[in-house]
Amino acid sequence: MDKYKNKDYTIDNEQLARFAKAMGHPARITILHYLASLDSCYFGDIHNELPIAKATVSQHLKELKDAGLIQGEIETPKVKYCINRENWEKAQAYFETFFALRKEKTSCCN
Amino acid sequence: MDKYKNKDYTIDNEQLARFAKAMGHPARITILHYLASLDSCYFGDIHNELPIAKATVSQHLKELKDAGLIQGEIETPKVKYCINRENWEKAQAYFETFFALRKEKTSCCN
DNA sequence: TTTGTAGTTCGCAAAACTACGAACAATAAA
DNA sequence: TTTATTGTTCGTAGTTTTGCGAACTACAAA
Repeated sequence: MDKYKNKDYTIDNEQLARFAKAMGHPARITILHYLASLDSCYFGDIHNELPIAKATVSQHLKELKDAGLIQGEIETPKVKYCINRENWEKAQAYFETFFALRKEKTSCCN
Repeated sequence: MDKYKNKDYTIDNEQLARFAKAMGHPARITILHYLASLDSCYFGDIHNELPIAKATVSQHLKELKDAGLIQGEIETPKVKYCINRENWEKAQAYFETFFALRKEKTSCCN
């Protein structure tokens, strides 16, 4: 039955949710904050900023990489992580557009 | 032992992560998008926009309410939901500040 | 060859998330 | 009083997330 016909989420909503989800953990926000503001960005430096085990840090980094927000590059014996500028700006634009929606509007409740 | 001493997440990072997490599902983005752009905002209208059961919609609404992004008010026999303007603007400011961090910066990788 | 450094991956456990149908509550209408 | 409408809550199931230590990989140095 066509209970849910024609009600798929839009690509944009899916993409924004994906970015938001990646940002939905304080460790990952801390990582992004760190990478966005500093030039030093080796795994060890990141691990040092966080109250969690390196295995867990590695997992969070993987999620951020999967979401496209960061990228990693091997510099034996270290790994250098950085903001993925292109997708960072894409995410920024998504959030900006999203919040702008509400601008200059009198909501039904407040 | 003081393995993780002095490395707690900051309040701001926790709060931003909380907002982001609440936005980390396409259904919840769709709900917020809908509430932010329209004046009609009864539960039934929202449910109608989504490809999921009403029980699930109710749960998503609860999460958005818990994160402070929306508010509900009973208008028997319906329930009217709306953006919580104060926290919406707070969230917007958080994201804006966060992304601005990266502005005019040459990252270590790109 | 053994040792050390820097990270990743594996295997596991606990908790949280997502989703549903059924049952329920509260009011209004017949 | 019975029935209908509008949502919420409950109970359950399956999946995903978060976290850890241990094991592993890759390379360099001793």
